[in-house]
Amino acid sequence: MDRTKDSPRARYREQTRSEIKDTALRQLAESGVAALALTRIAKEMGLSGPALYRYFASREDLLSALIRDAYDDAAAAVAQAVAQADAAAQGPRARLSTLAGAYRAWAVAEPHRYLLIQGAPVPGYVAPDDTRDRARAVLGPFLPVFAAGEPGAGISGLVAEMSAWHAGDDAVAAWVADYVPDAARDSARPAAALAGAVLVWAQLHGSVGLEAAGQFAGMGHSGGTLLAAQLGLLADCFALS
Amino acid sequence: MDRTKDSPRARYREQTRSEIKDTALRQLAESGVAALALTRIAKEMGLSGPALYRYFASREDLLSALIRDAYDDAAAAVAQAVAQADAAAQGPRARLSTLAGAYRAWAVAEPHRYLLIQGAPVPGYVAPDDTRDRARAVLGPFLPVFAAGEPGAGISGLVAEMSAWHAGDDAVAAWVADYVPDAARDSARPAAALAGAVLVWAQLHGSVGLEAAGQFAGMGHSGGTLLAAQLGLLADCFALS
DNA sequence: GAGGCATTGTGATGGCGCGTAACTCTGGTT
DNA sequence: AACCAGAGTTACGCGCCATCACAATGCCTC
Repeated sequence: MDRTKDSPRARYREQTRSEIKDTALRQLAESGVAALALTRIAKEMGLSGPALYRYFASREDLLSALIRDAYDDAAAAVAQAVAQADAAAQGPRARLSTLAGAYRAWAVAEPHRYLLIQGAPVPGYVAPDDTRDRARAVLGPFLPVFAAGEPGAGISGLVAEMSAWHAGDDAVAAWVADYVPDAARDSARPAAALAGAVLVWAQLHGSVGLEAAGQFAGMGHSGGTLLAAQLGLLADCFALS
Repeated sequence: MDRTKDSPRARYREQTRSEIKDTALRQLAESGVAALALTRIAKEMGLSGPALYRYFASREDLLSALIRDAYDDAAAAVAQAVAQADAAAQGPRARLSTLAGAYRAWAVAEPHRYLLIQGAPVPGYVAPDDTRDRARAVLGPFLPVFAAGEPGAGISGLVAEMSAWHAGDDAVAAWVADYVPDAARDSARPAAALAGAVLVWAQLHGSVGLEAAGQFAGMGHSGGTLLAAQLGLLADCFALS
């Protein structure tokens, strides 16, 4: 009973789940999330419709799995950029560019998956803790970048809110502590780091989201230039070197 | 035949179309775009399903109408903010805040409609000219704000791209000329105005989009503070007074 | 003002997708 | 070797999109 995890049954099951997700991603890329249909996935795999329900409880369940994977993938892309930045001993400003560039590159390479995680949920939607944590894993590497900066006077209102948030939410404090180990040294560090992370999140969502959604088609600029411009503003505000 | 526009028939038709759209908006607000169903609208109105097809060719067609209305509404909200800023003789910086604030206020008041116009279209999507023009009507009022500023060195790359775009796309040139009549005076003005507009578009999409999608739920900041911080960066970059 | 006809609405129909239920069969488990 | 959990199948009900053929209403023209 302990070995169920490794049993042939379990292995086969996991492989089938994976194949289903692959097929789903293909349909997603080809026709968008609206066209993703369990029935069509089954047909494409040579199965009958209801068979898929052995692996995913519902269409919603499959989408959740795809969303989780997408977050993990995005986080991996950013994490790899961190390693790259470390290797090159980049300063905060260059590091910001490297991390954000990796995020954008991932999003542009797989726009449908990006839209999946930044898309519009149903009205009464609240992100499950699970998803919230994954999102924080993506943005975490940005925290130390801004912890090294000095937020300008123009964003003092945001910094104040971040400070209160950090003080009142243990999960957030733990998140910051995880990525900025020496944050406790100076009580202003966490607020600065959070303010930067939230700002860069909004910046990224702005330029990358528009680009992934195809809104720049036929326009006279590249998403990269726009993002670079935005990051420049942000880096200046934090006086990053 | 000439008077068909004002005939009783046409009036009744237009009223029914409007009622359908109202019902659709209610469903949209309650259950999200995915749950919007012609059948349910019909039932709610006391009609039979196929009757609606006399008024909208398809579900897609209805959605397009809603999207057009939403753009027009957003544009009207910004336009009204312009009048307000004019009345108060606001300078560029305060004007930017007023316009962006109006945009955000509209989006937050009707998040489902905002998501409709900034949401993720299908992969092979290209915005119809019609929609493109309406989007430009929303952003147009921002053009003169930035035409009055001096773009900082950090965004010179973007400005250069905007300059080329302005030179190569007549529709864009006309758009700029429409909102910044004296742009022709100085050839650098259009590029600055466009760069500002694109940047503010991305900023707005970033902070307002996240807020409308409910991503800030449980987080320690308000969308207004975040937006204000972003606008501050932008205004500084353009040295707005 | 009377008939013609465009416009509006209806039920019937087909197709598709979600999700459930009852059943069969295979192969891992014991 | 026997058992049975799990994979897969067909059949089914439901809701929705969209089309068709047909009936009724009432505007518009003559």
